[in-house]
Amino acid sequence: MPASHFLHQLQLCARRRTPSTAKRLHAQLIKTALHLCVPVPNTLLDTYGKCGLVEDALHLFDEMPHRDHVSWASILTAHNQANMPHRTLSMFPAMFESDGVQPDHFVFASVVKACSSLGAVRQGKQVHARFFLSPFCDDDVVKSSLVDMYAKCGLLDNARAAFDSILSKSVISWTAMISGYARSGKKSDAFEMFERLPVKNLFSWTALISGLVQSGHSVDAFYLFIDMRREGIHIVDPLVLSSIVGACANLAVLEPGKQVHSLVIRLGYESCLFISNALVDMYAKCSDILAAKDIFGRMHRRDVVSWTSIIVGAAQHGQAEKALSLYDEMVAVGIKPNEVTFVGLIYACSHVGLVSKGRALFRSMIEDYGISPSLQHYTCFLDLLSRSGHLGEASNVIDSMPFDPDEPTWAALLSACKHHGDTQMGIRVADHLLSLKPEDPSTYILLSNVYAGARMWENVAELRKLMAAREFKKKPGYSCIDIGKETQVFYAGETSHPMKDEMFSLLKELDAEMRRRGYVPDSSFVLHDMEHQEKERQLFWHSERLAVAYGLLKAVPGTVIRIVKNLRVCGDCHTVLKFISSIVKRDIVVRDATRYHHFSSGECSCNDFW
DNA sequence: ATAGGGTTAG
Repeated sequence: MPASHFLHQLQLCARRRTPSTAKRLHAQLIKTALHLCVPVPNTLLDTYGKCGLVEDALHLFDEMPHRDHVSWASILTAHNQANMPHRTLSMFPAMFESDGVQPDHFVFASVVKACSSLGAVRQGKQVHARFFLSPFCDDDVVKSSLVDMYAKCGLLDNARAAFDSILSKSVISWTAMISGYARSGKKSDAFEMFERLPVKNLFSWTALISGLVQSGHSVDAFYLFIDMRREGIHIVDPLVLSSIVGACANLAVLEPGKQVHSLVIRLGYESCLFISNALVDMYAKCSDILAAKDIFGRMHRRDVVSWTSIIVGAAQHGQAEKALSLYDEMVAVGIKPNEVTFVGLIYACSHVGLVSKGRALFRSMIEDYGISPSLQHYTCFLDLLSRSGHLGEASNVIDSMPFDPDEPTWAALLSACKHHGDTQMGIRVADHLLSLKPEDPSTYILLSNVYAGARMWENVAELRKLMAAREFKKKPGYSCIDIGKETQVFYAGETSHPMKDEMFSLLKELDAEMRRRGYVPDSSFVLHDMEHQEKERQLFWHSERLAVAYGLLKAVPGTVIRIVKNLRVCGDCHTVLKFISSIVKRDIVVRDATRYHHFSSGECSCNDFW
C-alpha cells in the first residue's frame, strides 16, 4: 500500500473526526514502516488533533526525531482545538529555543488565537511584534486573528488598526471586527460595519446577534434574528439559536422563548447539547422551572453545563434540597463540578441555612477539585454565614479572604447584622460601608434603617446630605406581565392605564382584607423624605402590585401569574404578595433583579431572605 | 500536510 493511500485515509479521518480509525491507521503505518516517511508524521499529528486526541498527538510529537514548522503548527492547533490554549502558549517558546524553528504564518495564527481565548493581551502584543518583524508580516489571516485577539481583550482601537491594515478583507475579517464591536457594546459601530459588509453569511449574522446578547442588548438581537429569518438565511448550524435562546433568558420572556423553542424543534436541533443547555437555562430564567426540568430530564447526554444549569435553576427557585440532590446525582454519574456549579450549590445552602453543608462544599471545592474560590464564591459563602447568624465567622472570612470586599459584600453583612439584632457590629460595618461611598440606592435604605434603628440621627442626616450631593438617579421601577401573546409593562405610580379604576378598586379590596388578616404597611422601604400617609400611598403604587392586579383581572383563572421586575422587590411588596397569594388562592411568580419568588398559600420560596 | 470569524451555566 503506497503512502499516498494512507495520507488520503488520514485526511478523511481528520474531516470525519473518527478517533478509532486514526489509531487503526497509525498501527498499520507502523507495521508497514511508513510512519517515518515525510509528511506522514505531520499528517498523523494533525489527524489526532482534529479527532480530539491531544494526548496521543503530544506523545507522537515528543517521539518525533525531526520537527519542522508544520509539526509545530499542528501541535499548537491541536491544543487550541482541545480548549487548552494555556498549553499552546507554554509550548510555543520551545519551538525556537529547543528546535531552532522559526514560526511561520500558520504558527502565528494559532498562537494569536490562544492569546485571544485567554484574553492574554501582554503576550498577544509580544506575538504581534514578532509577527510584524517576520517575513510573514503581510499575511491577512494572521491579521484577522489579531483583530479578534485585540477585540476580545477590549482594545477596540488596536483591533480596528489591525483590521484597517488587512489588504484584502474577507468575510472572516469583517466578522471578527463586527463581533468585537458588538461584544463590547459598541452598538452603532457594529451595525455600521454590518451594513457595509457586502455579502452577509450565517457567521456574520451570528457574530452580530450573539455579540449583542453578550453585551446586554438582547432586544436588538431579537429583532435582528427576525430580520435574518426574513432575509431567508438558512440556519445550517445551530449556534445562532443558542444565542437567541440566551436572549430570551436574559429578558425573561417566556412566550418568545417558547416560540424560539418550537423553531429549534422544527429545525431539528433540540437534541444538540448546547442548545438543550441553553433551553434549560432559558426556562429556569423565565420562571418555568418545570419546563426546565422536563428538558433536562429528556436529554440524552449531559455535561457539566447541563447539570450546573439545572442546579442553579433549582437553587434560584428556592428548591435547595433538589439542587443538592441533583449535585449528588451529578457526581455519581461521573461529571466533575466546576466553579460555577459551586456558586449554585453554596447559594442553595444559603437559601435554607444549611451552614455546615455549605462549609463542607466550600472546602470540598478547594480540596477535592482544586478550585480557588473567587470573590463570587466568598460572597455566597459570606451570605450563608451572615444570614444564619454566624456574624463573627463571616467577619473573619472577610478579613482573611484575598479580595477587597465590595459594596454588595458589606451590604450583605450589614443586612444580617440588622436581621440578627447585632447593633454594635452593625454600626461598625455601616461606617465602613459609608466610607466606600455606595452607589446602590438600596444600600442607602439599608444604612438609613440601621442608623435610625440605633437612634443615630446625625448619621441619618449625613446620609441624606450625601445622597443629595451625589444626586444619584433612582432607576424607575417597572414590572412586566404576559397575558396571552401580549406583554404589559407597568411603571411605579402609573395612573394612566385604561383599566386603572378596576385595578385600583381590586387593590383597595385586597388591602382591606390584608389589614383584617394583620397586615401593617412597612414604609421603611420608601427612601424619600415625606409624610407617613404619602409613603403608604407610594407603596400602594409599586409596579409589581399593579402588574398583579392586572394579572388577576385578565389572566385565565387558576393559571400562574408570572411577573418580571427590573429592580428588587421591596420588603413591603413581598409581604403583600404573600397575603395576596393566600387571599386569591393563586400562585404568583416574580423574577426580580436578583432572584425568584414563588408566592403560594401565603409563603414565598425565597424563605423571606433576599 | 498545517492557520483566522459565530457556541451554553454564575
